[in-house]
Amino acid sequence: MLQQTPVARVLPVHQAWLDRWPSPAALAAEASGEAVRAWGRLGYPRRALRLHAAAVAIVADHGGVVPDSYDALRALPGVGDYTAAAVAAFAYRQRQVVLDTNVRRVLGRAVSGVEFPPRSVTKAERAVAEELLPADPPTAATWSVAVMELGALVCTADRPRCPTCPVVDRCAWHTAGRPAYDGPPRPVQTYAGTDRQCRGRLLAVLRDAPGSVPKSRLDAAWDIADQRERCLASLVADGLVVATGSGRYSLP
DNA sequence: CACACGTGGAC
DNA sequence: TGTCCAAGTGT
Repeated sequence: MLQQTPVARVLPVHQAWLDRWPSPAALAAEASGEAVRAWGRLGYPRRALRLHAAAVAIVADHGGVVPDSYDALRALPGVGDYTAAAVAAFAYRQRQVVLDTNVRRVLGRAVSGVEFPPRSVTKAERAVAEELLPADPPTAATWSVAVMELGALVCTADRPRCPTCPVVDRCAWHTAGRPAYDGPPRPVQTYAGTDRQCRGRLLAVLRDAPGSVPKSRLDAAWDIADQRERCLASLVADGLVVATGSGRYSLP
């Protein structure tokens, strides 16, 4: 849920989710559409589908227990490099290089002296993170969560709280006078009128309906017919929507 | 490697 | 008001 979504927005959904599905087996026993519905408006609903698929895989391949090896975690749907490392480190106290946007920003500033890290993870970043990671596994795990929290709470993207930072005296960026970011501009992420917005509107209709809906309900949710049809087809292809016959649609 | 993929709060 | 973007992943 936290992949590209602010913590504050995740918290209530996360709590309700665990109340309803306290184990991978509980989630795996549900229809995937229920996961999409419970996902609500967190965004990127394919994550809900992947989380459900991960629960199914955990039951099928790991006896219902979230695996503890990086490789097994990494093989689960929706679990990439960051999430596999984070679960192995935070849940199982392993020594893993956890490189999320917070850690990258902290190391970028403290070590490299730049306000923001590169667009994508570089080998140099990974080398710096590995170099700093303590050798002892549980100590490394604590280090990882600490650096991440430092980025989330103190070394924030905007308005960093340098006066309260425990490593301000050793921060290359602060020492250099907090120079402004001068790298390439980040591409603007348009949204209004995109397929993304159209898909979101269509899925919202199905999420808020108890069962299936006639296609006329979807037609009413987006004006541009060809875009609407393309998006509906892509939602079906993604497994987020199913055609139930007689021109009706529902969550899977 | 670039791009698609949702959403809503902050300024 | 429009712009930015937040504990990334898959293709």
